[in-house]
Amino acid sequence: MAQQAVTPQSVDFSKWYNEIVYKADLCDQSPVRGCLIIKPYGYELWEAIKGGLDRRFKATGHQNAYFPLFIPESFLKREAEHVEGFSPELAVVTIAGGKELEEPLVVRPTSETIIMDSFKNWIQSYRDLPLLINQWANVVRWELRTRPFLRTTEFLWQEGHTAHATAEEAEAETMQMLEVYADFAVNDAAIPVIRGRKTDREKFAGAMHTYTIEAMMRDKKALQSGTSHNLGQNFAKAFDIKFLDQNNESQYPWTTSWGLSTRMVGAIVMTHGDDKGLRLPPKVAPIQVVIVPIFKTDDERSVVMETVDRLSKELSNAAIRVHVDRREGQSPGFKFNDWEMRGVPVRMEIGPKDVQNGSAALARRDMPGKEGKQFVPQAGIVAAVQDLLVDIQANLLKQAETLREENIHDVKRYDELKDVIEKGGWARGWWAGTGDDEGRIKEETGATIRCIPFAQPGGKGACLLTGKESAQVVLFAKAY
RNA sequence: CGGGGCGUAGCGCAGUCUGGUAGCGCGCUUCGUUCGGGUCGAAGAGGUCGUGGGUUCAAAUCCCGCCGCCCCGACCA
Repeated sequence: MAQQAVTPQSVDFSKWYNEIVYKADLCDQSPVRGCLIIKPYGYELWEAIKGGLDRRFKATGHQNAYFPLFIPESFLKREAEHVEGFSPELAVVTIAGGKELEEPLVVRPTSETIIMDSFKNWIQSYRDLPLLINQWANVVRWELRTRPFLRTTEFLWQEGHTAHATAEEAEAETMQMLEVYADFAVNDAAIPVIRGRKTDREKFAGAMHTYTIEAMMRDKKALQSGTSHNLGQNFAKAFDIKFLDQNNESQYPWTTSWGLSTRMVGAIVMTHGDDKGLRLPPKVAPIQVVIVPIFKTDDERSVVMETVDRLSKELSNAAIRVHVDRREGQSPGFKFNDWEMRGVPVRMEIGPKDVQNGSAALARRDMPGKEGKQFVPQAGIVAAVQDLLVDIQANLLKQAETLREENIHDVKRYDELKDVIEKGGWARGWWAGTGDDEGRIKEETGATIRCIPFAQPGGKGACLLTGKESAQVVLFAKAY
């Protein structure tokens, strides 16, 4: 159960994060190095994320399927860049059933290869395209340094895999799914994101292009929150997937893949959380309204609970996720703090005075103390709560947008970039450097190019590092 | 993989230097009290001191090995 104070963000953000994920009851430490136990409250948050995404995937014509956890080692090796990118972090099964396996099995770090192997069988004709598949799964990447939700050895995600008849269609799919992620992030998770393309240095192993949504956490570091890859014909060729087009000519299809993981839970925590705990956007909050009953005597208890039960039912009938805190050992004050730690957007207090006055106290998590507390009539409680939830959702997004706008700075020269990065912020500037130049900047400042934003100012400018004329601006930031 | 730190009750720690029958705070259980912003009190439960060996009359404590975890650096959703 949540308890006591947490290290303030201003003192040590990293420590704040590490404490809060446990205190808010999202997760537990695992006996296995680098792995994470996701507790019911944290898993409900993930389920809300899943729900929001899955609905959007279906709406854009995708179907869910499931492929094996184990992948023959040889599959990984078929695409040169892919195997090079992943081999350092693979877990490999060499013994099973008490015997050494003839061919080792890799625990999937991602499923392109095993899915392409199926696509080879499923795709014969242009009539089989586009093929639009998604899977919800766990994957394993043997990470050296891990953090709850942000980077763990095993994590949950979805991975979409599609195949198309033309390069244009594949590119459109890649962009569409990035837009789906952005729409979810902004409208459900209340996380403003910047859409853009990764540089070659940062792109997915085996991809032609990688697109990303980048979000700013409250410590001003960047978090890649979802990615979408245009794989070109790389995997189709490596797996010999071919189809006959309308002219009866054999063609390689164009494939894409896109993923979003439990890292999104960390993104929500770090985008909205404050020193009192989580602040969950209503659309993804497992509990949207918690009711804390207040009474002294048994007589008071029975009338208070009667009102509590009635209001609770009204709210849940209106599809509001409501929870009544019936615990008896704890004082109301304790419960207030406890639910604030868990980030419940709205707290309703019902006491003897409310029973008498036909009122209810509503406190909103996004505004501290008295400022966020109001008394409303019990009649019309559903509408009042609904309005409040909408307002909180919008306010969290606005606060995150404000923070981000205040901390993105345009820079013209390298020393300006260094200054911005050192103070904590994102640096945006013209760029014509090479991959090696990026590497040098990372070494010297810790910052990397997060993306080449789709939203470009237009025109041309002098590269902040080389001075060469460039037509694109990029975003530099320290990242998780 | 390199550098540093730590393994003692569910959690956080003291005890280790100087060997002598294991302690504190929080949490937990029961009872009472309190209840509109983290109530208070009483009585309880709970530990192979990470692990294997060695020294000793006696080891959480000294010696050797092993395992695990955390932090800091190079790689990553």
